[in-house]
Amino acid sequence: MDDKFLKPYDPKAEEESIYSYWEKSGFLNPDNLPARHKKPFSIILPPPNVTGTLHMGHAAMLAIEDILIRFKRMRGFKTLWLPGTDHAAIATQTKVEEILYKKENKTRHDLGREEFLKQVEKFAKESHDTIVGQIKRMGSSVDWSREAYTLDEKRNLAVRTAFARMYEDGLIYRGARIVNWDPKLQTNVSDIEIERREEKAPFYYLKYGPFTIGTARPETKFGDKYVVMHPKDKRYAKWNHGEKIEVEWINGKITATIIKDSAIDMDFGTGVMTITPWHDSADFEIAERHNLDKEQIIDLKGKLLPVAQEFAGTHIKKARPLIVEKLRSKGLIEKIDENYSHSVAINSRGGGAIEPQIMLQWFVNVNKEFKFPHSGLKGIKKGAPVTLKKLMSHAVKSGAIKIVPKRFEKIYFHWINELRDWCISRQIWFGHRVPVWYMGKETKVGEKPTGDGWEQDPDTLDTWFSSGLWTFSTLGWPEKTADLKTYHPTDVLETGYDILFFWVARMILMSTYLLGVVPFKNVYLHGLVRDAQGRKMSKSLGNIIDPVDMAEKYGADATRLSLIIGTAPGNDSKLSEDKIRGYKHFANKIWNVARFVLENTENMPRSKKIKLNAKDAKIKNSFLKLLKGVTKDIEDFKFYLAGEKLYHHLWHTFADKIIEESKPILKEFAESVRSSRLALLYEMLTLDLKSLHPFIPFVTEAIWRRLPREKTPLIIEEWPVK
RNA sequence: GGGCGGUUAGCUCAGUUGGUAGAGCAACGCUUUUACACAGCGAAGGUCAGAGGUUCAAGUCCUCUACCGCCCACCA
Repeated sequence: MDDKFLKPYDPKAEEESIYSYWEKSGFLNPDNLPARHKKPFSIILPPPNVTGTLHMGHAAMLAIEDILIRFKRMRGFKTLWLPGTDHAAIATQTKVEEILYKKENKTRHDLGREEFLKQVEKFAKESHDTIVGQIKRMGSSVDWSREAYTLDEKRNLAVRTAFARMYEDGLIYRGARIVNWDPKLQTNVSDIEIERREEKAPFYYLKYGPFTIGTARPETKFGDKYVVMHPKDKRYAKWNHGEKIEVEWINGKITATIIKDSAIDMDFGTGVMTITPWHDSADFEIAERHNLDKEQIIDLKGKLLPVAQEFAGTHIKKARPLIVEKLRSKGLIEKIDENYSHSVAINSRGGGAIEPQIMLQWFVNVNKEFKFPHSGLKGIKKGAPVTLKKLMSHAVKSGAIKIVPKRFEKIYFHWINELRDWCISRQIWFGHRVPVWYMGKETKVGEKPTGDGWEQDPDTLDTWFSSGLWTFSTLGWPEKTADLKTYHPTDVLETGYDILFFWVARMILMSTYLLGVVPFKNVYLHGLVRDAQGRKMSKSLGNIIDPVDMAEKYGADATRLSLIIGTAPGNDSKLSEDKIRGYKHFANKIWNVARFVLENTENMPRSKKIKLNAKDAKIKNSFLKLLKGVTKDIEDFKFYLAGEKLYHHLWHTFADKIIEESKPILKEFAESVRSSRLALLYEMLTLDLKSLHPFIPFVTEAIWRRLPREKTPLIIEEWPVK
């Protein structure tokens, strides 16, 4: 027996060498697996953003996926887990801009596009290397030979190809539409990137000719020349749609037009409002319906334009009190409600308050009907009329994709129903440049045209556009590769519920549209990992528990187990250092169980197979029965249950009962009873190691390597039950 | 405004199709018996948020209420 067993298990001394043992074995690459591994099983790793380091959420994701992968590998599947990283356009760019500003007091404009991008790429490369190290540290059995990056050559080609196809089918269009402009980050963002915050703000009742209108934003009201009311509002029945009136307004007399529109809520304020179509999406839609003029009031920096006359050039924040003062002096303020509260739109990507603007941008049309060009999607025939929206909901409704936990299916459908066109262009520099070239009135889409004089669109694509292609761009699409044929659709997508709309939905859109198949058969959603008090982990709270720190202190196995047991799919979980420490004890327990078994079985004959007596066979069978349940639990994505059962069995059945009961047997009983018992102990140990391997791969492999009878690495051992 | 969760032992959470309430951790008592004190043995701990209903039987199904949390929304 190895002397190491005489001391407590030291994860730090084992884990690194065991990971390189797996790497060297070649078995992380499915091409190298033994012949019994025929049926493919694939998971594409949700690519971490190259914005720094991995957090506990990533560690949870890696743990869950590694359990599935190791389980399937042991069950004889040709198992592929493909890793990669995401350039995360806006997040990474913002991060580098922050660093640049802090260190050198410079903005990206001081450096220029080319030089700035060099710096971002350098940062991304460093993050990437850190992340790769962290993924390995957690014991993730990914196939590094297939590693991908959303911004590498192959993925670039996939992005250009996808864009061009969608453009040709009329599903991508360029249009002047109202978008969510962030004056702070100087880019627009899509609807789902917006967060809303409750804010208390004074609500002004202003005299607008014969009407009283309500507004929380008097600084936008200069150009308001349409006054809108509900067509059925009796209070305003005497006014007719289209009627013109003269009103005294902020900067003098203007001609206002009466508009009747049922979007008006008669119960809100006075039931009358004026509209600012350039800076409010609801107003924009009213203006579109009635073909009204739209005028820009605020520029992209947040300053008032000449329409504001004396206030032109003033930032809206500074202008508001001045404008209110002017309104007051003109007697146009009827009253002010100081207790008004409404929600303000904020750019969730670390940006500022959203100031809607009408801009020429690229959109994905989710409602346009087109003929489905594929035949691989159950329930939709080739040539049938579909929309992207329909494809997205059909994939889940038809059962082709199952979401765990199921309640998220409802949430998904709800979201699809409300879905509007997806704005995919951004005014940032880091990312996939929009693959469109202009020369005069000519436009080319897809690949760079030959010849001089072509100008590429300056914008970049929403980072989720390339992530949407991830399940198949990583497998070589648009080339018709063997990998694509073998591993797509993938089996499971495991990710956080917080990116169900951002990512999962977009992957379904892209895969069904471009390939005519679902991107994955199952979606498993995990929750947020919170601190012991249930708060989000954040730098500012100082409550971050770092997965690598924990792996160093208690071992990667303990860290993994702490993220699995006691957590249900789709639910947030609470994590404390104590919990992780507890599972370190568990790793030590197995270690000592192994020591006991090895000490006693050392002299057992190695070649001959010993038949178990009836009592011992019964013990073994009841464990096999438990393992059947565990197998089903894993198949059903109930990892917490499987982990707990195995934990309980090893500790309270094998160690506390079977081993304790074996001590007198080994001392006093007849030779035949003793040899059967020894064989049982050894078999139970190997069964425990095999079944626990997906959960705590390091310590199980560390013990396995020291078993005198076992030669194959545990990572490709056969799972003990069918 | 719409939707979705949660409320079970001190803490964290399980509880599958209704059938005598479970685990881990913590706390308590005893035990250093050569696998392990990162341990063992033992005991303790719960009107399953509240009210009503269905049922022979409800933590589990239905209705309502309270509190906590999340998501969505064009509250001018």
